[in-house]
Amino acid sequence: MLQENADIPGKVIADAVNLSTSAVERRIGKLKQDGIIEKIVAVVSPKAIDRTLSVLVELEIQNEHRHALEQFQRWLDHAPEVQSCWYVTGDMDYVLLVAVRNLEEYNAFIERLMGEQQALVRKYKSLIALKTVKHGLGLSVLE
Amino acid sequence: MLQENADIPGKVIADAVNLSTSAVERRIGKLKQDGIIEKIVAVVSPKAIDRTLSVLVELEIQNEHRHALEQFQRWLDHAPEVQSCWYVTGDMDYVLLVAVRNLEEYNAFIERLMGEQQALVRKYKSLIALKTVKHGLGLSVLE
DNA sequence: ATTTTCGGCGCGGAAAAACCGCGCTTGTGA
DNA sequence: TCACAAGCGCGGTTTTTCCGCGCCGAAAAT
Repeated sequence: MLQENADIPGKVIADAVNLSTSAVERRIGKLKQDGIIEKIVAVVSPKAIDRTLSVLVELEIQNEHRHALEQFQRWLDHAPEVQSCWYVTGDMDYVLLVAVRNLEEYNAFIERLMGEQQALVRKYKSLIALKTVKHGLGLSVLE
Repeated sequence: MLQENADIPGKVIADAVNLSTSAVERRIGKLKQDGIIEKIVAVVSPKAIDRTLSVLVELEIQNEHRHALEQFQRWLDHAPEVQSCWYVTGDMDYVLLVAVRNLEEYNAFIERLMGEQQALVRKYKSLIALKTVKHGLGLSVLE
């Protein structure tokens, strides 16, 4: 329930699962303490702040520069457009999930990337999201 | 601040931004009401519940079955392994982000997909995440 | 140039929620 | 059979949120 909405009083959950409020609160506290619940965060609407363009970017890295990956990953970490990033198997090396306002802003991002990291990136491919069918980090907790 | 941690009292934010608690609470209330803050959610740790294997799956759809995409998307929506899904430009049609326990479970997912949606999916490519460099839905709110 | 209006502030009291100690039940292992 | 530990519900206490009030300042109206 908290993965969908963590903004409800314990009482609501308590009623839903037939437990006392204090039992629910104790359990939630334990989940946080044990690190099952990593954090509680606000999800901001991409539409509301005009970041409706999502692009998946596949990057191929110059083999000669494999040593500089740490620095590259720090760069990505500080790039505000980058929501997620994976180092993956396959023809390409990295996949980035980028959220921007429009194609112009996306282009600016790519130019910044290719400018500041030109030695590292051999080539890239843009997979523009025509539709975001599902968007989340929710994990099924069952089984 | 709330995108990083929404589990703090208004007082803390108030002190950080030099505003009264009530002003902060009013502003947060407005952000929720206006839909800027879409929701507050608990983020559960993939490690803690053993879902450490992330895979990006690229799917190519049979052109003859383009009409059944709605039904396909509903299937994805209900698949607990699928965290996110985009319909994208390029050689492939869909990209899925899948979180599972291990390769065995990933294989089970793929077999379920190819079994139940075999008419739709022409082929797929698995990009296994060797490392998740960055993981989130956070949006920079600046500018 | 003065007045009105309106949005947003801080303050403080009321309502709601979270926290915590207590005694009790239940299931487990010696 | 008994001791123990985990976990429950029940209050009371503390913390947090909610909300009405009066006030201030900027912009619009006179």
